[in-house]
Amino acid sequence: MLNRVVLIGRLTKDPELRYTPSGVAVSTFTLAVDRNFKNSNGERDTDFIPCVVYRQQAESCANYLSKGKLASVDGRIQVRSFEGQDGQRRWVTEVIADNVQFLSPKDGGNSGHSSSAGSASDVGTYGHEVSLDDDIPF
Amino acid sequence: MLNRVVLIGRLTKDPELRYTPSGVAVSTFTLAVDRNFKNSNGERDTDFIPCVVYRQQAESCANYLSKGKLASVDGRIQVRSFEGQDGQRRWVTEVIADNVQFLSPKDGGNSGHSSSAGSASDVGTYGHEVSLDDDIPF
Amino acid sequence: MLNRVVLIGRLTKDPELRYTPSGVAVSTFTLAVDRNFKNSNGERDTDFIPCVVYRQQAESCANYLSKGKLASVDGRIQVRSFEGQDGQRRWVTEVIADNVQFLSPKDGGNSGHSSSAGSASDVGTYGHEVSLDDDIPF
Amino acid sequence: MLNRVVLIGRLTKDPELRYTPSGVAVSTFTLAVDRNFKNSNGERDTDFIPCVVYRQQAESCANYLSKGKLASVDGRIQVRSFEGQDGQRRWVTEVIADNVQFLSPKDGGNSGHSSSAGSASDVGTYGHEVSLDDDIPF
DNA sequence: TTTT
DNA sequence: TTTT
Repeated sequence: MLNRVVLIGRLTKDPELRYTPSGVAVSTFTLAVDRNFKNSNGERDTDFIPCVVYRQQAESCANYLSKGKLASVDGRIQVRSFEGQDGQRRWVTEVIADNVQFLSPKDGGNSGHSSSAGSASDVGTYGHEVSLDDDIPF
Repeated sequence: MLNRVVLIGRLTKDPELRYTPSGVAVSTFTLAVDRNFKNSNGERDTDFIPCVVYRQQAESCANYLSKGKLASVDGRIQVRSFEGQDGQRRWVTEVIADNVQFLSPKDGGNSGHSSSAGSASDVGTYGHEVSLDDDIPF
Repeated sequence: MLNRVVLIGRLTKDPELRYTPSGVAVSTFTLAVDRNFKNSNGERDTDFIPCVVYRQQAESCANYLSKGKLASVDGRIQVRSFEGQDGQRRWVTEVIADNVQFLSPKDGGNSGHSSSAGSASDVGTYGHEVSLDDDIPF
Repeated sequence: MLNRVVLIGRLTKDPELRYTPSGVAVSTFTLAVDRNFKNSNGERDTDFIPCVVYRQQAESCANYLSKGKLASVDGRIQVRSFEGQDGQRRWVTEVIADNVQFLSPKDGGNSGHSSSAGSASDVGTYGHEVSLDDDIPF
């Protein structure tokens, strides 16, 4: 079936980088995505959407993204259930990123020129490859 | 900013239809969306994703969708916060549909022919119009 | 950069299946996608959008899709330039599919029950893997 | 049916602004969208995708976008047929934008701070409203 | 007809 | 060159 998400927003904090027991890099961050219309009070609401990136792109995100930076995430919605501290079953919804793009110009020292945007998968060839031997929880 | 979602899945139950205090129709249902890959146990996991539709399309959904039917939802992710029964702040994530398509053939009596797919916005002209005078919570 | 397309429509003809010189399967078909609104004459226009699928999914499409069947395509827009018969440079725009879903129920003999929808990547594990050694033109 | 496109890329030239006979603003530009993987020569190909925006957003685009600027387009694929100069029927494929986002920081004089990204629909409330009385060719 |  |  089909499950596709595209977001553009700003990081609410620096990304967090962890590793799974088998050594796979996992980066998590929240995107603040402003709505394109105003609410009944004339304000523009914002959705705060948790995102998860794996492997090589996780490390690029940790290196090149930081609080306030603009990024796009192309991925899918994942709903995960977990045990709350009160023993109740609860759900988290996250966007699992296939591809992250860095949309803020790199702040090139104080000279300021050369401000191209980049990609979390620039280092490799194609960001979609999936190895099969590890403990990624999906 | 950008926030776009496209899902295809099956309804886990019949849609629920309510009305806001000012009389706007709201339909809610959950889509079961199978993942396109298998987990480490060789099974195909499923994401259960709550969806919300407003107005005319809400009524079409209530009329034409039911448990097990295949549908697509084109919309955006919305994260809403609410007070839990234990006084704790919690979050719900839903997909607010701009457009719902009915993908299961209409089961045309027992004759069985004429099985076209339909749309929640077939009744009107364009499903995107937004009236401004009411209490929709976004 | 980002380039994402999702379509749902009906095949205008049976898919065509070819092979590249190095033996990679390539399936092509056109999706008729009805617009969700009416034109100034009160008719619903249709966009006819050429789609291309590679590898294992190409063979599934050739096996399971046919004229009039409902399918979704998740992929990207590709613009290819070619020499016209009059020596002029011209452009073709196609959607290169990462994933194709079969949305028409399988017509199960004459008994008619068991009508689940399927996927062009059901055979394998994940439809995104890209081998590196061949002559796919992109 | 469903027809959704999301693109992020750079304008190859300044946008062009025209008006329909009935006075509706129409802006057109081409987005250069780099692919996320390299071709067999180790180069990153680019797709050049023509985009069309109507009404208020057309005027915002003409005011705030220019050659080389980064933008996202959320819309749908449209295939239009026309008579070639040799009398042959030919097709153009364009992306009709529902929403355009300006992703390059506004170059704020020479002081350089305050570099937020903006939207082609910032001026109004919601970029989707469709008036019904005019000659837009779709 | 192509952008960084 | 177009599908229900």
